[in-house]
Amino acid sequence: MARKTGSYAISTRPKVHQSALRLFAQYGYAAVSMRQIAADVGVQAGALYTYTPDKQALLFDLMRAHLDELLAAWATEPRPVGALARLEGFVRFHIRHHFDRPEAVFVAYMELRNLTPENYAQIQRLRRQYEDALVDILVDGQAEGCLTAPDTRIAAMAMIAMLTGINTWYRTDGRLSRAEIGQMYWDMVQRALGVPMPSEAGAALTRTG
Amino acid sequence: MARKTGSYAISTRPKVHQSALRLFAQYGYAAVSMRQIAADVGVQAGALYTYTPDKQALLFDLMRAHLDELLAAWATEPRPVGALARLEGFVRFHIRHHFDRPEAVFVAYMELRNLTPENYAQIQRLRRQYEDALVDILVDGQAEGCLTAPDTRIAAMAMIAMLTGINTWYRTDGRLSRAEIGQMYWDMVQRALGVPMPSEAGAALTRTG
DNA sequence: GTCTATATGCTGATAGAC
DNA sequence: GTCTATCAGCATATAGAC
Repeated sequence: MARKTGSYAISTRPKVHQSALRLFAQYGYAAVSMRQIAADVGVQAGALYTYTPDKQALLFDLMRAHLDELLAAWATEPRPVGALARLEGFVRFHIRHHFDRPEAVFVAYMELRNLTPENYAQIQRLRRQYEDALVDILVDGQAEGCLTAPDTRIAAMAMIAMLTGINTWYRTDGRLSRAEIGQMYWDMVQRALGVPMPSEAGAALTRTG
Repeated sequence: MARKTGSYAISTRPKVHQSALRLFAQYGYAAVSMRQIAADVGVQAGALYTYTPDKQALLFDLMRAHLDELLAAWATEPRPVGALARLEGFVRFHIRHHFDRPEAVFVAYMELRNLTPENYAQIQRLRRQYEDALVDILVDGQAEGCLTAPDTRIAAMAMIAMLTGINTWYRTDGRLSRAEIGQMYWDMVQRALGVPMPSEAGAALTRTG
C-alpha cells in the first residue's frame, strides 16, 4: 500500500493530457475550450492552470512529448547491418508506432499552424530529426548500391507522407490486418526505391517484357 | 463599357471567398472570425451575411467548389489509350492541379472535421469520386498487365497521399523546379507499381542481380 | 489542488436605417 | 448591398477562499 489518497486513480496531470489530446484530435485545438477539457477531466476550468500556464503550452507539450517519444523509440530500435535491413526496420517501425498513436500523430501534424513561432520552430526541428534518420538510411543505401533514389530528401518526404497517410483511412475493423498493410507498404517502398525484389521482380517484368 | 458601378473592382462575393480561403488556410476555420474575414474583404461583419447564411456554409462552399473544380478539370483531361498513359496523365494532372491551388487543397483536407455531418458526407463523396478515378486506372493496368498493385484501393490512397504531400514542403523558391519534382514523383509511382522502366530497370536490377 | 467568482474581451448572428 | 448597433453567450485567464 502506497499513498492513501489517489491510490486507485491516476493523478490529474496525465488526465489533463489525455483529455486535451483526445479533444484536440477530434475537434481541433482552436475549437476546443479549456472548459471542455476541464469537464472531460472532471474538474473546473480554473484547476487546469495548476498543470499548464496556458492553452498554448498544453498544445506544445502534447506535440513535443509525441515527437520526443517517437525519436526515443526509434533510437532503441535495433540497427541491423546493411542499409536495406535498416530501411525495412524504419518502415515497419514507422507504421507500427503510428498505428498505435493515431491521436498524437494527428494533432502533431494538423495543429502545426496553431503553434507560436518559437514553438513551431522547435517542433519542426524534431520532425526534421526524424526525417533525417530516414535520409541517412537512403544515403547509405545509395552508397551500397542496393536502392535508387534520384533525391534522398524528396524520397524520404514522399515515403513518410505515404506511410503516415495510412492513419487517415485505417480502421481496426477494416478488411485488412495491420500485418497485411505493413507488408503492402513495405513492398511499395521497396519498389519505389528500385530495390530488386527476388520474389516478384521477375514475374512483374516477364509479364510485359 | 459595361456597368458604371464596380467596373474596375471585382464584386464582393468572390472577395469573400478569396479572403475566407486565405484566412482559413493560414489560421484554421475555428480560429478565424467573421470579423477578420470582413476586415480582409473591406466591409463590416454584417455585410458578409448577404453572401452566406452562416460561417459553416462558407467553409462548405469553399470545399465543394474546390472538389467540383478538381473533378471537372480531370474530366476534361485527354484520355489516352492504354492504362499506363492514363496513369501518367493522372499523376501529372494531380501534381499540376495541386501545385496551383495550395490553399484550397490545404483547407479541403485540414478542415474536414469542422464540417457538419451532412456536409462532411457530401465532401467525402466527392473525394471518393476522385480516388475512384485513380482506382479505375489501376484496375485497367492490372488487367493489361502493365502494373502490379496487390490492392488497388490501397495503392490509390498511398499514391494520393504521397503526391498531395508535395504541397506540405514545396516552395516556389526551392532548389527543385516543378518539372523536376513531377518527374521524380512519376518515376517513384511507376516503380512503386512495378511498372517496367526501360531506361532504368535493367541498370537497377543488374546492379545486384 | 480544487473550488467559486469574476475581469475583460471576442464570438456568430440579427434588426433596421440608409 | 452595406452600415451601425446590439443581443446573448462563451472565450482565456486570474484571484482568493478553503
